[in-house]
Amino acid sequence: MKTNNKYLAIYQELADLIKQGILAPDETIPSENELAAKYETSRETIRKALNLLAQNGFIQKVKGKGSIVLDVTKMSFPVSGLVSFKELSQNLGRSSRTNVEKLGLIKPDPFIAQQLNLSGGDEVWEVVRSRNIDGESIILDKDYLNSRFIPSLTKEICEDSIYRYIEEELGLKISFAKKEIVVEECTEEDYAYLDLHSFTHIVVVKNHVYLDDTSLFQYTESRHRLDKFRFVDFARRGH
Amino acid sequence: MKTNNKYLAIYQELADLIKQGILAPDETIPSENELAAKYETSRETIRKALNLLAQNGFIQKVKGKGSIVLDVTKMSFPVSGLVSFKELSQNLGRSSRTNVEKLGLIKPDPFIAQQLNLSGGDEVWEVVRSRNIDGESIILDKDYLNSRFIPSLTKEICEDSIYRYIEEELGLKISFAKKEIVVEECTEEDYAYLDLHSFTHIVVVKNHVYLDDTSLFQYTESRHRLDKFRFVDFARRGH
DNA sequence: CAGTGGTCTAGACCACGGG
DNA sequence: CCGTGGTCTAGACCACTGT
Repeated sequence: MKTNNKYLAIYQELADLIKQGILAPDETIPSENELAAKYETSRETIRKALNLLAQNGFIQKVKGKGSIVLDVTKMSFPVSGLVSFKELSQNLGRSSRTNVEKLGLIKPDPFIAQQLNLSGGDEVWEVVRSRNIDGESIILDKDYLNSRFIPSLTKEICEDSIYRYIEEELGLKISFAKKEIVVEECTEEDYAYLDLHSFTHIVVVKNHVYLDDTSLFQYTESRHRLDKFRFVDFARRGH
Repeated sequence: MKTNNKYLAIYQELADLIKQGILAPDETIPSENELAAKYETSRETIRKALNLLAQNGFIQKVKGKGSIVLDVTKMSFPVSGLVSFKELSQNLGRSSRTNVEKLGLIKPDPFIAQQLNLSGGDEVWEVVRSRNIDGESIILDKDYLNSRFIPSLTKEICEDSIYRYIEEELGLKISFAKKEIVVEECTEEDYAYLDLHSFTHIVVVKNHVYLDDTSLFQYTESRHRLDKFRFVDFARRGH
């Protein structure tokens, strides 16, 4: 990443210290004034970094006391946030393989057109991939991408990481997503591509993904076998 | 809420304008300088309010352009965040009823003791409640509360809202939670208290809930019938 | 009391977008 | 070019915690 930003660099450094256990749970990190002196910066800049740490569950700030390190070992971040399968499996180091089952430019059916807010005859990339982990196909990812933003797409890109291609090759900035998790009955497609055993239902994570300028470019369904699904999140109360 | 805070008051005011549609999706809100003038405050204070709006999915800030209002109609009411069932059902206005199936002070079994980090002979409040919505029992909430923090608990409190009691009567500050969503096989208890039809599995939302000072005071399992479960979230990429 | 984090200020410089 | 948001600063006052 770019280290133009002091507060991001400080955030990363402290986050790494916590992940490595050098700053241990229940300890307090140095005070904001001490950190400001150490990093030769202003207190507000330190506070930006600490607020990021608090948002992401690394620390808890307590008025009058200090900032306490939280136990982050349990979290190992799965489907939370906005992360591609490639990035996920890398973080976990599990042996995984991706099979591209379908890839093509299609005229979207009414459901997909609605999900992507398409009006005219815009075409859409349809990508269907199965994810094989430890020898079993347990996730089916169905992606629909607006061709206005993604002009071309190859099997190689889909086997690697579509997000990497979009961000690094096309220079687009993926910014946010509206995510929905529900359970549905398995479809013929699920039975065809996944090792479903006797399961009759499947967890579906639906994502509407937006770029920096608020344009909607992707609708995704990530379909997980019931017994292999896990979602972890850190939530703060209030505002 | 207390309106001691300028930036929180400004956040609330703008969030309300967006929820009411007075600031409509795809429009830009006034610039930071304009808002600073209007509210007679500094730009940094305005930025705090706008950053909160961005975090919570109300706006998207675009450098060089302005802050664009996002469509928030789809989002309303998540199981996201840290919200009690009472608060949730109020926001949705569905007819709902709570049945207290169990309530008592118990010696925790090893699993619960471990979830709550209990060492000695600390006792724990066990509360089991079923949630009836539109005539069907579809959610089973199992709560375990450390009696060190919650000395007493009554059926009336459990029928209303435990969180309301803890925050308003006891004056404790519920601060954050680690949340996990998985799917499990139904237990005898699920069959006993819920209208499960032919479902064999159930969505379980497990929460470890912490107070302001990072003390763990509650472990909760919220068990949802597959077809009635829905989780919505707003996620930003990166950091 | 001294030290902590929480809020707020008035100003500065930068990178970006659009006319 | 000007206006936008992004970063950073140095200082102030407050509320809260501990001793």
